[in-house]
Order: sequence, then C-alpha cells, then structure tokens
Amino acid sequence: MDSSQLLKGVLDLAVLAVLADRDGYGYDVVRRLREAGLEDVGDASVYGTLRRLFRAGALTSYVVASDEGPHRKYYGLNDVGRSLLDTSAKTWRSFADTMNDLLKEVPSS
Amino acid sequence: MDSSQLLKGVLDLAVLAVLADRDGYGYDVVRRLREAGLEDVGDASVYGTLRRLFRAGALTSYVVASDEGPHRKYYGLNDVGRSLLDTSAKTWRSFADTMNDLLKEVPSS
DNA sequence: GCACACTACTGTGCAATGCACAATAGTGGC
DNA sequence: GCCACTATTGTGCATTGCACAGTAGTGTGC
Repeated sequence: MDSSQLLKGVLDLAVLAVLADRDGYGYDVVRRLREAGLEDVGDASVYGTLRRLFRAGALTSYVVASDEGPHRKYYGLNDVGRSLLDTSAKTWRSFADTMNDLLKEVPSS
Repeated sequence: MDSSQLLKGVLDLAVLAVLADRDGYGYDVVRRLREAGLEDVGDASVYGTLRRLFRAGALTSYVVASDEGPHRKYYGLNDVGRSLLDTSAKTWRSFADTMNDLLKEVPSS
C-alpha cells in the first residue's frame, strides 16, 4: 500500500503540528517531518502545503537571510493556525479511533 | 477540517475490513461503514472502491436476487484481498502511530 | 575557473480518489 | 399513480500529493 495516499488530508495537520513546536522554513519542515517518521513525504508537497495554509490565513511568514545558502522563508502559526490545528487534531483522533475500531478484528500480524 | 480528505487512501482499508467480517453488497457496505462511525462516507465512493478492488483482483463477486428490491451484487475477500488487508492494516497502524506521536504536544481539547 | 553537492524556493502538470449528481430500476404503502 | 426505500452504474469535478524542471546562493575539490 502506498502511504502517499494516507497523507492526503493529513499533511496539513502534520505541518501545523511541526510549526506549533517552533517556526520553520520549507526545507526545514521537510527534514523535521522525515525525522518524525514521514520518510516518504515529498518536498513539493510540503512547499505546496505551506503556501496553501498561508493563503488560507493560518500562517505568518517572514524572510530571513542565511549565510549558508539562499534566503529562508519562515512560517509560523497565528491564531487561525492554532485553532485549525486544534480542531484538525480532534478530527484526526476521532477518525483514527474509528479506523482502529474497524480494524480490531484484523490480526496485528 | 473536512474528514472527506482523511478518507483518501483509507477507504480501501475500511471496505476490506468490513468485508473481512462477512460478504456484503454495496448498499450494505455503505450502511455498515456509517454505523461504524464513518458517517460522511458517500455511496458513490464505496461503489467505486468496490469496483476498483474487484478490478484489482482482491474481491470475488456474485449476484443474488432479492425479494425486497433490486438484485444485490455481493463482494467477498479472496486471498489477494486478505493479504492486501493485512499489509494495509499494518501500514495504517504504523502511520497512525507516527501521526499520534507528532500530535502528542497538541492538547486533546 | 569549473564541476559538483547541498541548500532553498517556485511553478507546471499529472494521477489518485472521494463525491455530487443523474439515470435506471425493483418493491411496497398510501 | 405517486412516493419512499432499496440498489447499481456512469460522468465529471475538486482536492491534493508528487515528479520534474528551473532558478539561485554557498562551499569543496580539482
């Protein structure tokens, strides 16, 4: 099973969760998601998600120059983003519970 | 957050899990999924998923006449389907664990 | 100086899939 | 006859993750 389809609709949540910890720029968010276990996440997906969330008014954005490469566009949560994170996390937990319940007859291995 | 996006890539798994319990026809699978907590699942999604899984060789299919309405096209798991269910369930559990870990800093309410 | 690797962002176009909606059709109650 | 419920199929759309290409800055090794 391709885990890329599992990400649909959850990448927003994952990105919000990562940014809740601390502000980050695209390349950095990709790295943090992969370290967290989402190893197959594509960089274009993350950049796209950040832009979408920003356009939706959930993120702040500011550019910082770097002396180790190109400039970095940092993103951070604002109130809309924090509230989106809360409700999305709630929706996710309830959904995951439902799925786990459905799967309780399926042997773990 | 629209839970419809959460279903992406998971509806296959949910349908397989429901059919693992016992064979079922489309309309019945929709009802069982809704009773299980997936209240917003669309009927066209389920019919589409059943056809897709059948085309992929994971399901058997047979038509049964009904005296309470139109005929019913039953679907059931074959070996491919059972193996798909196992690996998909494993992928889901690992993915859900990763997400829950990412969300552990987010207050539950 | 130049090739290359790593960092970092943007844009285009595609594939997968859940869903709305319409059409078809059988049964039964009023 | 009309309507509600059951049951399946097909069309077309919206969302979204991703591959890929392009641009660009920094540092390393030759």
